[in-house]
Amino acid sequence: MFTIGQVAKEVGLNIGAVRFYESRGLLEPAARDEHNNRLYTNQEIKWLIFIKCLRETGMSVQEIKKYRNLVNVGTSTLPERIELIQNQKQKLLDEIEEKKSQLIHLDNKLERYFRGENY
Amino acid sequence: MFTIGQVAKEVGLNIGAVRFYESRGLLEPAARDEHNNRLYTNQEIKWLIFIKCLRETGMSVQEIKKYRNLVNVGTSTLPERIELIQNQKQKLLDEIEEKKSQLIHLDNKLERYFRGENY
DNA sequence: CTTTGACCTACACTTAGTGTAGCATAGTAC
DNA sequence: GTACTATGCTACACTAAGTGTAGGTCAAAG
Repeated sequence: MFTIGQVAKEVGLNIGAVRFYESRGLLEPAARDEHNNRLYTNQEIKWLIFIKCLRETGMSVQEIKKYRNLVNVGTSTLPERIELIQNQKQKLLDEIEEKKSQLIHLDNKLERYFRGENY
Repeated sequence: MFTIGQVAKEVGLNIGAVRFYESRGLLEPAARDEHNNRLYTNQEIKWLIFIKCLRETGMSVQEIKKYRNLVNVGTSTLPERIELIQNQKQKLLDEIEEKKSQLIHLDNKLERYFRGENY
């Protein structure tokens, strides 16, 4: 069993973030030792790494919570999980396109301002 | 002179957003009519459109405030304004790269989970 | 015996607005 | 004259995903 400090360091998260994920239901309420300090198993560390991975793709905490609930139900929910992932992928693709068009904004529209106008 | 509702509609912003920009110093405190309602000139509408444009490129309100301050100082600050814009452009480029690598996260790392592991 | 380090809870703060409550005012319909 | 609707005002609460801080507990180390 590991303390929250060890877990946070291992996973690469802020201690506060780990507690935050617990408060949002992404993690089960942690077991506690005799001093009320949180204790984590290897299993929970793995799940936390997975959460971090999903967060790094930009998936919201709420979506990850949904994902977590599906995992809890069992393998029958695999199609729905795949859908969540695919949605996230589409969201990323959309965001990339948006950023690219913002870039064109900067390259065109703003340079027009620089050449002819006041701002 | 135009009311805040007209301006918001014209520019394509929420009325609250216009007031918010004023509260953050992006806009000078608006002139008021005899009922304390805000009044805007064509000039101010143009500036607001420009603000919107910068916001659409993802520039923060704080950065736009800096930009505004530079405009107020005069044309001597053109190099600094160009620097702000270039910084913003670089930030966008970085974000696009980040999103792309998040996409690879989804395509590789997560599909590995789907094939072999539990989540 | 006291200090250091790790943990606890609860709360405030951040961004860029949006939404709401409670108010005033003006124009229109009856 | 009055009711309704639209528009505006201020001030406040709320959002996401944490981070940072205050104030407290506990054990080990010097």
